[in-house]
Amino acid sequence: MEYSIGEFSRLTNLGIHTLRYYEHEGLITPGRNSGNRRCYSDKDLAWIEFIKRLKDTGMPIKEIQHYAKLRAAGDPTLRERMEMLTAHREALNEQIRQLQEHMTKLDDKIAFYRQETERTLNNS
Amino acid sequence: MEYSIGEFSRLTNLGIHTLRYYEHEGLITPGRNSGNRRCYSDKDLAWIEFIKRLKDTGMPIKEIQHYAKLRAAGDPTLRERMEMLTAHREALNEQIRQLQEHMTKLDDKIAFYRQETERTLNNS
DNA sequence: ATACAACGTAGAGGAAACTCTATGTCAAGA
DNA sequence: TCTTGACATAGAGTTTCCTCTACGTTGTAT
Repeated sequence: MEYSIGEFSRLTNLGIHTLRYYEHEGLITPGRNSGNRRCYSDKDLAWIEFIKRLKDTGMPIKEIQHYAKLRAAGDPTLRERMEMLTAHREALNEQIRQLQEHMTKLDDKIAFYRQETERTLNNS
Repeated sequence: MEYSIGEFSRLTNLGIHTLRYYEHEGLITPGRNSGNRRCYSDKDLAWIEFIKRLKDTGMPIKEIQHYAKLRAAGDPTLRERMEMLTAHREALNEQIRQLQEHMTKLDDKIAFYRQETERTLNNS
């Protein structure tokens, strides 16, 4: 299947402007039809979902841009791409670890607040 | 103990400019000494560490600002603050859950890459 | 007394990631 | 044929969160 930018925007939940911005930044390169209109493929769909995953895990656009360039260069860059992904995996792991630590501290704080709330109730 | 902005900056790892910005936004209100210089207390230190925790878990400055206002209003706002924290706790929980999901998908991708790398090695 | 670093305020500048505006083209339905 | 709506480009504007500049003041070591 092929999609116009409008259809693709709905499929991906990524405003038309954002899609054009991503293209401008070299993250995605949809085909063009006779009238110079963008036509996105199912492969583009899978790719943009992956881009979203990288973004949602904190990878900046610049780095995704680099990854996209490697991807466009094909098989010879497989190793480097895998290295990027494993490095990112480690960063993500650390990110989750830290958030879990924050979570326990936040729970401590909430427990403290619960005590305080009771105390002020007793005083009133 | 009391600290000048320079000392406090070193203690918190938060550039002088950032500290003044936080003050401007009402996140923190250090005392002033005779010469109108800021003097931060150990309480300010604990508070700024908590602010950092909220920030690092994705709470925007505006919301921290609101929390800070409630905090400044004292005991009558205990309940509302606790509600904010429990809501934030839930958001954080969801955030961690999603990151873990991203992690497994990323692992799948990496496994796929490992296969591909082997395939291209065999072909060369 | 004077130099000098650290401080003060007000406001400009910057990076990241969009988001929108202006203006023009083109294909299809009334 | 005419209008309408989705598309095109180029570039300006927005938001968030800092970060820096300009310029004046103050406290302390020499």
